[in-house]
Amino acid sequence: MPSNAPRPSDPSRLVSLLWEPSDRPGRTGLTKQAVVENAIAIADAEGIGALTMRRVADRLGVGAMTLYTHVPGKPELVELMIDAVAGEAYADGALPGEQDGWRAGLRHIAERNWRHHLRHPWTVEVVPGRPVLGPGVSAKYELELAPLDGIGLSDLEMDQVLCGVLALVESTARQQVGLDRVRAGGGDLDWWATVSPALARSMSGSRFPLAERVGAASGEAVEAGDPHAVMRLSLELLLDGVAGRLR
Amino acid sequence: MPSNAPRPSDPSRLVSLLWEPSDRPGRTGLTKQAVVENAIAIADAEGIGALTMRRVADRLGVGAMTLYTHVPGKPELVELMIDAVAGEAYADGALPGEQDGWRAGLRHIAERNWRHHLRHPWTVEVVPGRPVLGPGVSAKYELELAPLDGIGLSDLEMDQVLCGVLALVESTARQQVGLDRVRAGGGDLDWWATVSPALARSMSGSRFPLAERVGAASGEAVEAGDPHAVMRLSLELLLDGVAGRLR
DNA sequence: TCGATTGTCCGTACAGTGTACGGTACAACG
DNA sequence: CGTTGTACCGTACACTGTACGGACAATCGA
Repeated sequence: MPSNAPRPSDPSRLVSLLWEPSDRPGRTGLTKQAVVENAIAIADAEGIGALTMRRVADRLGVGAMTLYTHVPGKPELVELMIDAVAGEAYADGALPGEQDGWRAGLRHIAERNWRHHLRHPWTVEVVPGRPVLGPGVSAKYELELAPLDGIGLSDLEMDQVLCGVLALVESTARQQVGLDRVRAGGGDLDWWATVSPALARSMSGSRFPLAERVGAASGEAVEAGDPHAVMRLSLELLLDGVAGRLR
Repeated sequence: MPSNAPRPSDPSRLVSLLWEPSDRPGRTGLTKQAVVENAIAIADAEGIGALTMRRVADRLGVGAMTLYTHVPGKPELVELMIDAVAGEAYADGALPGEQDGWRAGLRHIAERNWRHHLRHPWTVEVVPGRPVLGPGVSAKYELELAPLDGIGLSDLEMDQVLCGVLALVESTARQQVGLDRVRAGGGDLDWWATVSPALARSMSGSRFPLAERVGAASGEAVEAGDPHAVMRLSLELLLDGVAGRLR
């Protein structure tokens, strides 16, 4: 992005872009929706780094610059993508508010968000800015607040507990995505086998007794433990904490 | 990154790179350490997106390709950067293991990591792959395990609780960094003022009663709440949960 | 003291990026 | 049948990471 003075990116324009469903197909039948869907397909398969205006255009059989009549620019395209996939999270009808109690509701939220991040790994790659105030994100927020409503939390606490759970899931999913990526990238199934001798040679002298003992317990040797297990344990601890405050 | 087949990136080479302090200055006095330090300075000030091999080289007064005799490539440079800053986290001597009890220890860890991420915002921008097994990261891990040792947790639980706390901090810090970024970027102090009318117009019809009520409570209107507050509350809840398991 | 070798330095080149600009061509309207 | 608006897009620009090969300095063996 060589533009030294980046485009201003009008926020209210983005809001109408997010909510406007009326997207008349142009001469070639191209719609904003099609642009967003194809961008999501690329990012899902190869990560946000592979998402390129030219590649989206190629998939759609149009010139690169044509995209700019449907979408203001790449950052806005990414926000549209975020809102679009947010709408899918509870599309199958198993809503958080319908679970058996607030604990089950929050567990459901955590698992759904985990799946969501793994299905769309680029969602943990983009650094969030302002919240994306589109229909998908709004509906998701509404559904996820439901299990927390009326159990004795203030409105502020409801928001903060939900945010805490989502933060936990996002960060652990991020690690999982990174791990999947390096594993898929090269034949480093033997990563530890190749690293271990060099590490032992280098570390001789400096000693990390706790790190070695605990690292060994966590997964095979020093390799990072399962992020999903971390997420589930931390979630249960957090839920225990919530239960304590309700009593 | 136009190389369709990315460099293999030998992991054991990286390990020796991480641990080797012997970095003979070349003809121009350039060292690996200097490369890493200047890269950190750029990324600290302008984010990982502004970190460019040419910019690092310019700061050092050498040609771009010269960097490649000290560092295998950009990904490896980033890993070196991560290990280098990890070493600073407890450089002032206030160690987690010296705090008054495991709760205070974990709180100290959380606050130090929060500060760490805000000081080096790019640490929440890079997607982690394999753990960076350098001296800085290893020492940090060792220090952070200390308050959890001997309080009744298994080795695996120690690792998972620590990871959970760090995950919470990372994700909330990420949000804070994003918020800081957009606030610094443009004069959108009036972001909500400009977005609000367009949003009200767009949302007419679809109704999100919970989202509106709770969103209003969380910060000014629908704006996202304070990430640091989310982190602290969630941390306390998580610590309550840990306390429950110990009893 | 003199090659030979080794490792540091770097100019050039290539394939790729987001998007500003200006032009073309088609659909709808008067 | 103009005229107009807008969808489309070719070209250009400044920028990226790094492969390649050459130039220079220092060190070593004889």
